[in-house]
Amino acid sequence: MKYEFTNIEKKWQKRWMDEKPFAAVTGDTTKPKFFGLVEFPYPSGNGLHVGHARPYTAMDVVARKKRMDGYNVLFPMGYDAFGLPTENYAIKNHIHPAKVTEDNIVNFRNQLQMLGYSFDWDREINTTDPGYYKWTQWIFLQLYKNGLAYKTSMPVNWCTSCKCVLANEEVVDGGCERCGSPVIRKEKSQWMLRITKYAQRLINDLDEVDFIERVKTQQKNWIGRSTGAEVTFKSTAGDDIVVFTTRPDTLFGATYMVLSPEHEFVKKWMEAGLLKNADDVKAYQAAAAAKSDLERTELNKEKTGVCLDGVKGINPVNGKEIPIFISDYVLSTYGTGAIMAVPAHDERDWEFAKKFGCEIIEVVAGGENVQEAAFTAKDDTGIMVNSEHLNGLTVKEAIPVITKWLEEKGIGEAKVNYKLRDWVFSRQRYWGEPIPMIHCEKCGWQPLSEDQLPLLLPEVDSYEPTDDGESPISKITDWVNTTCPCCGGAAKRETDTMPQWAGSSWYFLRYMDAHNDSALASKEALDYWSPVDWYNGGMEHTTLHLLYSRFWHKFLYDIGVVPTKEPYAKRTSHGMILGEGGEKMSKSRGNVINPNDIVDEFGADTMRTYIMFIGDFEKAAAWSPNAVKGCKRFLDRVWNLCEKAEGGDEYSAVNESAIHKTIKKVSEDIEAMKFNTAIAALMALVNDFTANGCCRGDIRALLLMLSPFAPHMVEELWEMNGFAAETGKMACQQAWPVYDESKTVDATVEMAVQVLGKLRGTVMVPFDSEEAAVVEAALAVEKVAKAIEGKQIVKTILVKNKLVNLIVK
RNA sequence: GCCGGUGUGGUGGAAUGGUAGACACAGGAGACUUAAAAUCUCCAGAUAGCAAUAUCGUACCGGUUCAAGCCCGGUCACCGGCACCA
Repeated sequence: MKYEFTNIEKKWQKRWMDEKPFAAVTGDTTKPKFFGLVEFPYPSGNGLHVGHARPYTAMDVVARKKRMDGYNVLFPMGYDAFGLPTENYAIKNHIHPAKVTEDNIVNFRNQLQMLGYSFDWDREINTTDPGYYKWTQWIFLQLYKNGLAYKTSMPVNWCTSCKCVLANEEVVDGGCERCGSPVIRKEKSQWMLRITKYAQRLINDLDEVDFIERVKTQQKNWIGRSTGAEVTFKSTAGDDIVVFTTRPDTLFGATYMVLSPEHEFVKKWMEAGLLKNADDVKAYQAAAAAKSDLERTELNKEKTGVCLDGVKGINPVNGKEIPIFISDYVLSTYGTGAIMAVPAHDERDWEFAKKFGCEIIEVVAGGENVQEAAFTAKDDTGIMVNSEHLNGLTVKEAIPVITKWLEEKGIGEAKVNYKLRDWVFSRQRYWGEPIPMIHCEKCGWQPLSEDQLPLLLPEVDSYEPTDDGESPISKITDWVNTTCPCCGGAAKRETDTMPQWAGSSWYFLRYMDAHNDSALASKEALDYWSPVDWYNGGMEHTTLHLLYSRFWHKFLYDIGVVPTKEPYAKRTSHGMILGEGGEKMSKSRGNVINPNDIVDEFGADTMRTYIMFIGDFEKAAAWSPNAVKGCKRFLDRVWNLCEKAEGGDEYSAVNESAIHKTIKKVSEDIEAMKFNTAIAALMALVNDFTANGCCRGDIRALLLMLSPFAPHMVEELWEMNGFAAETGKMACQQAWPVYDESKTVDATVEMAVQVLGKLRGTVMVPFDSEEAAVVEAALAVEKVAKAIEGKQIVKTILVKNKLVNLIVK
């Protein structure tokens, strides 16, 4: 019989749908649970990409193996369907985004099913479903009620093309993450989430989870913790200027101060008429404000600034009057928006001081002449000088001393700062969750009563974003106008919607109990399934989705909704699939591989096997059409081999050892995400079977090990060979084969023989041979004998069953 | 600049400090075939040699070790992240 993959795949996909062997059972205490999670897709009009197939296939392989290992497995799928591309498509084609979403989901679902993933389809979710976003809105209300959501006017990142604000995380190289258009600053009133309150816990709890190291580092860097001190400098205007510094030890070298152009005191002093060069200052402020983020970073080569004429700062450690500048190299959003400048020991300050002729005083000795270059060493290499009571100490020693001194004098205190900023949570777009808040002139912002949830998105005629930066919903006056939940008077609804990251910040919880109307998930389901045991996804989500969802989860933990501090016990990440030449796949390059084409030509099992075989799962890999053929060839060989399997339900003697070794290798490799070598081991086993012949028992083991990778073909062969009839179950419902360690070793082993570390030959010896026996055998090898001719063996080194190294003189 | 990561045949890639190149792809030779495709068998790092074999080989320089692709120090290149964060 021929291997007709198309019919076979359809047949088994239908049986899986009908018989539901992959259903997860909440509360099953007879088995350990395993929750394997992959990032749900944004259902774009382009359909599923091979980039999706890699992580999905990988976790499917893991999930299938875990079921065979006896776990109660939750492996779900859904759609993260709110977002701009759908909305833009809707605008362009005059179709309701909900309709676009629905069509795209149908397409995605078909593609996912076509690849034979073992999802529990009864738990499918969709973030745009009111039954789902009801709970997204509910979480927002809890955040609000707990003081973690607030509305404030602030300069925000504004995408000039999307006409929408962006979170800091969504700005890439000064442009919009999605469309690349320039991002400018715009003063707008926005809903914010206080993620900064969780900064320290988001760092600390990384120690408790099994995340790959680069994810941890990247999150830590993003949160950007730095320790130092806040120090108060008096000014001649009478105001106390607080600065943050990581180097309080260099305080005696602070020869000027710099404020950000937006600093409140600049405005204040200007209004008080204290600044003699007010026009210059104003001009500088205006110029800084007009710069986009992109320009501000591009222009960072040359420092600019204006010295305030009329106000001076006073260095609290020596009482010296020092000049105050404004410059845009000081950011209003970090620290206190003001710095003390120590040009002798900071590159930026040094550069600025040189340009503006400020005094440079060395306070840490050990570098070159500080008039020539800043000396920035922060360790024991520098010794304090010109610093009164700090003199003679190393930098490391001086920091705690000066910090304590500042605290005693009441002019400063130890302080920790983070680069992380609060999460800008509103978007002026249509296709998102409405923010369930009502504004009343009398009562201010009021949360919508929870029994009013979900607050449905109203129907609008046009989804076009407005030029004034308001959401399209703002034009629906009969939706906007409502009554105040507090006083009952006339009030208006919030018209901004939530960012795309909202729905994905808690979706894994919904899988645990996808149809619950009275809670985001039942306590029973949450207790049983939490946490996610293994979450695999892209590195690009490390500082966005992954951080946001950890934040929400910690909050839900704090209010007693979820049972664990951290949502994900383990996080891994896959490499990108590149086009044929190793370039990124893109429409413009014309190198995009459509999974449908591969499935049509070679079958889903080949697609799955190839995408797992393509290379190291964690690294980027280039697509190769020829290598796909190789995997098809492999499956064909398995088919031909298994079709004619006969006799012997035990392992055949000739293959037994190889089978045990392969079970061990494949089992370990799947757990370690080394899918490529797992498949290589299966290929090698098939090569052995081809050479040695094989019996039914041999085939049985092969099929079980291959089943996570090529499930359709395996089910068909399982049935053809009568295993299904014998067990009454499909291959995917069988127990994973076990290996016997003692049978993974051979009676005789080949050992390498080295002379002075150089390979001179090999010998076959009984397993676990002693040194003397190995050496004797080694000496019988002609090349070895030649290599030691005329010399004496002074030492031998034996690595059991591996090699012997003869040291000669 | 800072933080991660990577560098191995013609190609994708294997190698708990222990026989470098598993497993594939592409290539070559052969078998089957009227022929092609498919399939099967064999060869295959480089250099020299008819060959046995020898020498050299994991980006580069050095070190540790009986033994280094792997560990240590330095250099270069590429990829990813962050970036005037005081």
